[in-house]
Amino acid sequence: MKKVTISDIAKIAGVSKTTVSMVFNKKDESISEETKEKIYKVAKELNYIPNFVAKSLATNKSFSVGIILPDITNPFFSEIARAIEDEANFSGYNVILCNTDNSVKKEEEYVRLLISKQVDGIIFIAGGESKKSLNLIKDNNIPFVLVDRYIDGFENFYGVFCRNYEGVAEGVEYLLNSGKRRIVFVKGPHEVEISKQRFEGYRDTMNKYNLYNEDYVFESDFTIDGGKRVTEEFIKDIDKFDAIFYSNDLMALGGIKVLLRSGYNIPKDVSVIGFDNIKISEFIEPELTTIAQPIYDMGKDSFKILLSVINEEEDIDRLHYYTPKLIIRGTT
Amino acid sequence: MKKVTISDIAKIAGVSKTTVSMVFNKKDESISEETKEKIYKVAKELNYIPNFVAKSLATNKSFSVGIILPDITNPFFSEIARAIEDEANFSGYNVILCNTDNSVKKEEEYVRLLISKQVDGIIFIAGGESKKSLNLIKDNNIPFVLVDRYIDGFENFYGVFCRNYEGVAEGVEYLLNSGKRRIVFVKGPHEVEISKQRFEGYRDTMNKYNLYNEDYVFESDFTIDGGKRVTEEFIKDIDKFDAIFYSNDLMALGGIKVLLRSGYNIPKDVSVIGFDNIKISEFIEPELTTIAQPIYDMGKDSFKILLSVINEEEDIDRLHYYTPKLIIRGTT
DNA sequence: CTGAAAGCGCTTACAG
DNA sequence: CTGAAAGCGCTTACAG
Repeated sequence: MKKVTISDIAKIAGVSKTTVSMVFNKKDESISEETKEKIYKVAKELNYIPNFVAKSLATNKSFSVGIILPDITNPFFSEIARAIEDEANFSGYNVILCNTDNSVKKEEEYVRLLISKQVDGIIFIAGGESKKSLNLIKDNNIPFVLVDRYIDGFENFYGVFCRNYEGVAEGVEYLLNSGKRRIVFVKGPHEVEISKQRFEGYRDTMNKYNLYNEDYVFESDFTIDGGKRVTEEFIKDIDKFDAIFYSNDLMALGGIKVLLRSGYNIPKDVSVIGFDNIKISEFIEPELTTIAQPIYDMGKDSFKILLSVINEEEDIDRLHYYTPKLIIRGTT
Repeated sequence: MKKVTISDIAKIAGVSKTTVSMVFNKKDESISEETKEKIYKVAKELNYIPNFVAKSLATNKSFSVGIILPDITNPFFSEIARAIEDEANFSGYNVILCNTDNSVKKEEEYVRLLISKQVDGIIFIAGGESKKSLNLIKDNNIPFVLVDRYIDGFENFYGVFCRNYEGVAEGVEYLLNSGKRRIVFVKGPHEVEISKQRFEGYRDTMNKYNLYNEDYVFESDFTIDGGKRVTEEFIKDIDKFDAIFYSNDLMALGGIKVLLRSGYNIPKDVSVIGFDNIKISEFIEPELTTIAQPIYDMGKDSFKILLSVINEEEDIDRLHYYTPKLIIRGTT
């Protein structure tokens, strides 16, 4: 029951470890067909499974990457993670999953762990002001790519982002064109960069038409519950509004729930618009109008970029920006 | 910029590698305070980060586990995965994520990969008749625990399951007590063991009251889309039904969508009941009545069990069965 | 066409 | 109280 190693194969096949290793690594141009066949035969007989840990130590390559994200339970992140894992697997890489709950402390712990495990790269979806973690990664020369949320001071590293400002602006224009004037905006948590960008898209567009009113702006978490709570609050505070722009779909879901319960008709009494286009948004009734990010593609590309950095390819585009697009559905 | 190793520390601190290793591994009862302090000081100065790959090779422990599941994008699995990762992280383990899309072939590839990477254990949510993969794991002496779906021939290994039969039976009894008679049942894919169990809970309960009618039974995938498609089908085929039992929540979501679109009032015209109690089920309108599994706990326990197997503890309960419970909400 | 030897960064009996 | 040496399972210049 002992694990079979390259030495066992070498011994039985009557060759050296070097030869066996060469064969398994396809550096076998100079090795006779006969020897090769013998080695493969013995390997099969013994059910040989190579030890990647030993290989990693010898080659300094682990074929593992880490993915650091706030919470895999959030459909936006699970879709990104799925895309990353698909692409990684396709390229022979494994993915180590790390949930941070937006805690900078947890991020740092995971970074240390991932470095210890000698990952070849890290995909990082920041939960806040994650500079310390990123510096750790950088100082250890680990390739990384930022996804979705960027971090001050790391604008010039690799990243995959969405034009949040433009996305929200487009949504607001659309609402205005539909005759809405009193548009509530629910911001995400202020520690996160994208919250700011999305808010500014709203503020500037409203200002353009002299309609901006600070009293219509609220802040909450990027969760269903966050959307519920904030909506419960503001529907008793402000007397009139004809549309609500939530900074992400999850919030919008929670908000819609509260609105329906409170007797609002959507979209007759109030229009609702979200951001992300997570899958569930088209399965609720009414279907959610939203600003769609190409979530799966963003995940996929983030791994592709990481891979080019790992492979030290030249002329890699450092920053990928996606333009989200408005998808009009039942809530507006 | 070269990586700093234990040898560097030893050299600078003027001690041997052995001593340094001892100190970092807390096998330091016999080492003088002075030496210890010196070593820690040097380690800090050099920003030493240990190399777990080397450690793994030496100790034959990787502190990584693999989690094999159909699709992380499915809220049921992402919640389980989250629980596992939380618990794993708490115990100093990392989690390698593997999406199989229910493909037995992908499962086997991942198993091989995980063995190569020397994982200490595997949590396996089977996508079908996964015997070959499980035998591979078993033959390589890797601890594993089955979650949610069990596999013929592996009943006596470690596992965390739900009493599917009883759960559905409870739901059906409840529908019958509410005066429903024509209860449609939507099965999951027949390759999956839990599909059968859930169906039998329905069939036997209906039979008990002489109400079982094969024409009311359909089969589809465990997805939103599966629920949509099957519902579109049967609402034109059967003329009268007063309740629908979907084998999971995702299907129910898709079904509800179609029903609402087709003008049915839920629950007035038709009651709907699901299975799982994924988070979203209480955020739709009307809220979904469902048979709740303790998803997070199941994930958590699966890792705990795995850990006891890894640590070769004695008297581990091999099989954990959870009794799901009916949660009555708006769709009934 | 193939092999001996050193090395990757750790741990761990064993010795003193 | 501490260290020299062997070993974990691979790879890889180098030599022949």
